[in-house]
Amino acid sequence: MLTQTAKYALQALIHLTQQDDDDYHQACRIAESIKVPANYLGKTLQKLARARLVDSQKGLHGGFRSALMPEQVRIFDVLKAIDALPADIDQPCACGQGQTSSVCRLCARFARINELYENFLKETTLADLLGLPFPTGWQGD
Amino acid sequence: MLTQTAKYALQALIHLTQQDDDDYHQACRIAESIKVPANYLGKTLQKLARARLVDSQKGLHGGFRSALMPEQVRIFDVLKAIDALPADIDQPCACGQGQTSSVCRLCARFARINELYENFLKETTLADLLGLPFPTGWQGD
DNA sequence: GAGGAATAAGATAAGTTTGTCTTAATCTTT
DNA sequence: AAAGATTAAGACAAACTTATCTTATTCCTC
Repeated sequence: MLTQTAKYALQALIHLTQQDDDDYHQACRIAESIKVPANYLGKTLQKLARARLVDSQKGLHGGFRSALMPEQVRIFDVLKAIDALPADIDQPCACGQGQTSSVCRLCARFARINELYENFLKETTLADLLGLPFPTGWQGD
Repeated sequence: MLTQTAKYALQALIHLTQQDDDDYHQACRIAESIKVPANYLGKTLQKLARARLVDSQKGLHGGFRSALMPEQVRIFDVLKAIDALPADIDQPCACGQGQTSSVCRLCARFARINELYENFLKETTLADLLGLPFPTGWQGD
């Protein structure tokens, strides 16, 4: 269900969320911690930075840090940021025949499970993945 | 959720199931009907034949025909036959870290939706996709 | 048994995803 | 302002999926 890149991104975000300091963390150190290819993770973190899911900082003591509260980051947003949303999500017809789900028997049947999956992606946040309590003083949004 | 090849395979099977004769149908004709690449569909049909989901017949008046009742063919079996089962299905851990779902926070959360998807693949048959009534005289299995 | 018609099978190619490497740009520290 | 450290960016490469093409192989018909 998840591409390799999506798994890297989610794991990196989980790792960053678990850091309780506000420091920037080097891409290669993060990669080492979660055991994924360092250079490739760098590119993935860039995409997350462009989507404002993480802050990036060049230069000495630079790196990446999470930009948002974990309960603000939906899995859906992460996948969107790295262009890894399943093609069937938000598409008229999964079978590629240019039909709509209501017309295509195949897609009509798949629509229900697709909807379940999309809801899962939109309702689950990094905080859910972590099982973290809300930070002290956090009021929700 | 479905690979391109999986969509081709399902559509071809649906097409074959809809033929009410017992004749063999040429791969290129089927491809034409469902508008997919002819040569590639041929290879996909071969895989389905190896898995005994369709019968194949060489020579004049040869081709492919469905080998089973539509309610005997689970989507799961089709995907398995063409090697298109999502990697996460039946895997210990979706994140590729060699952990198990119970240990990995990411996978623990994905386990539920993965299970829903797998059940869908195992419970849905070609007959469901077609909405066909059971054939006359059919008693179930 | 010969010829025609179709699949079977394998080589090849194109496209996408994943991964690596090198160079440029930028920031901090001194 | 210079030096060092680090991300940013793009070229490049490997692997996998998708697609095409060519050549067997097999079967039916005559």
